[in-house]
Amino acid sequence: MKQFINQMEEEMAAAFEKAGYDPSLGKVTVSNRPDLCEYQCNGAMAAAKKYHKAPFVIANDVAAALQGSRVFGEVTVVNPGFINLKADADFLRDYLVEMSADEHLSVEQSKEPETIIIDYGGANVAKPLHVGHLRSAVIGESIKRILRSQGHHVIGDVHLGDWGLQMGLIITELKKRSPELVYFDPDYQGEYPKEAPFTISELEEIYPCASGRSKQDPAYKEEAMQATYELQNGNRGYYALWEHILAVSVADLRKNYGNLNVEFDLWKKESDAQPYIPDMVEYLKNNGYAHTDQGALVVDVKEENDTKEIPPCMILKSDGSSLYNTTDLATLVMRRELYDPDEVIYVVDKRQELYFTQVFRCARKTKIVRDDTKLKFLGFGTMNGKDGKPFKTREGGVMRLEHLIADIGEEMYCKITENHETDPEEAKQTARLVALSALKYGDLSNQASKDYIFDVEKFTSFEGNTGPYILYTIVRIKSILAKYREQTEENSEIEEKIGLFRTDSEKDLQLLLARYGSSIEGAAAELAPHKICAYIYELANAFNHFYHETKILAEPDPVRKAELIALIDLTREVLERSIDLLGFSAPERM
RNA sequence: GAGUCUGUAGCUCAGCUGGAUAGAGCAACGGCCUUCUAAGCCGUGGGUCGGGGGUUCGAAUCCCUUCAGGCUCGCCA
Repeated sequence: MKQFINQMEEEMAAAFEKAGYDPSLGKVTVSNRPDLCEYQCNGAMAAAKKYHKAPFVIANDVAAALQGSRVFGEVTVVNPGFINLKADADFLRDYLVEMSADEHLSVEQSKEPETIIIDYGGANVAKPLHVGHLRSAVIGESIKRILRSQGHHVIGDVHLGDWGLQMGLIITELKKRSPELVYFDPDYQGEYPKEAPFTISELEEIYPCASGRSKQDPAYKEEAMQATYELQNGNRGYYALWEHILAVSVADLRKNYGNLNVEFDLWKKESDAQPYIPDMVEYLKNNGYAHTDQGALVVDVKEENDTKEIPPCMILKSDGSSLYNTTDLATLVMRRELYDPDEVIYVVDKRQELYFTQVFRCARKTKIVRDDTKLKFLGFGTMNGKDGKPFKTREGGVMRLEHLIADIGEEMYCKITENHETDPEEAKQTARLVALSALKYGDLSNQASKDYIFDVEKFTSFEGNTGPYILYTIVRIKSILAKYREQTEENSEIEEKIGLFRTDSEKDLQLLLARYGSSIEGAAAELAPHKICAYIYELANAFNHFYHETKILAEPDPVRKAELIALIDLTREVLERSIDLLGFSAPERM
């Protein structure tokens, strides 16, 4: 359905035209002076120069053309030429009634849905998720849900790192520890066991150990590189081990991402792109895109108006082996073949921006992607500790994601149990939801591209602009709704339908609800989840203000009561859909 | 060195496609629970929007310059 503000804008554009001015001047924005008006149009001032007229005169012409408008309840012209607007109460009520009945809650569905792949998560096999992985997962998941809400076909891909030296290192370390394993017997011809010879916790210990040793001992590193090479070139035993490592690791990652409410549609891996590399390299060579420079195969990606030197995109190292670039390009080849996306979005640390500039230019220049395929880099900033340096544990180590979640969950559990007497099992579930909201909202309410301070105390205190505040607001509404349903089970013939506002706080709430669709669309257009956070925070504030002024269950008039119920139910629906787009949900009680 | 991002209240952040008096939260202080969850609500104090110039009727927002900090700059990912 057509957005509230867009309907206003159409009306305004028509008025400009009717008064003899360019309709495109009729832009309507939310007022920055809520004491004066709800919406405003500044087009008269922009028009002044073009038409050599005083802005005040133009504004008055437009206001005259707006007489009898269905959408505006009040139009006032203020010097030097502001057109101050108030929505018509019936128009507002009608819009909200229509919105309540709309299955997408007024969010307009894309007329030409696109296939969009989102590359996020950034996990590596055999390495536990740590706080550094949090942002990619949280932001990527939200972007996925936001774009999906617009009707696009969105595919989330974890794009697992599973093909580098890390695998050789693990195999080497395993060989040192258990040389008797059948995987290391070159003469073995039979089937390999189905059970992995290690658990996830062993695996997580093996990798850092191997990584440490390889830095100390060049011979060890050499061995690991050799193992990597053999793995990639058909050593059966190593390949079987790799499959075990992958299976054990992926199971663990699924669990951890699941705890974060992050779900990938695809669990593609770097190794899946490897088969595409030889043909791609041939293609790049044969079509004259790639040339050899200092022994390496590269594609130039400089452009004329670059403000600085952009290094060429390297396809093969001077020793002929492939690298990250190669895999990423081959992944694009694969994605085109399998999914033919209209757009690919990478949710990656912003320090990789230059690197992705090279990859994108290379893919475009060499026609690995279609000319009209959009490639977007959504870089996020670093999560810092209170000291402004990258976030560490108290001991100075890397904080594992599951520990972080558990810590915050415990804090929440304490808070819940000290507030109310609750069933321990329910309290545990609630604590999990609240903790997740604190973590995700804390991240998403900041602009993705900026570094931000991750302050555990702030996130567990959950006062003010936090996820738990939003959840608390939802829970309050649910509580009233539940009581209302209990009370009115028998005489349910009264229709719950939003009515005309009667108080300022009710009007403010209605106006904010009417902004839902455009807020979501704005967030989608800019890939900016923090705009949704800002919106629901404002909405929650408006609701809480309204809540303190309006006694709903005590309302004597059943019709009015049903109107209020409809209003808060829509508020709940908007809040719940919004937090779903952010990737978390609300409990029934807290 | 080059490029790029950031600099807004004591702290953490919005606002940046130019508009009216720059907004929140935390922290500080003062009120509000016999009435739908006080994880809440209401109120008070706190800002030369890093500095300087420019464009404009109008600049936190656009341009230039300068200072401070972060990050990046071909065989890592």
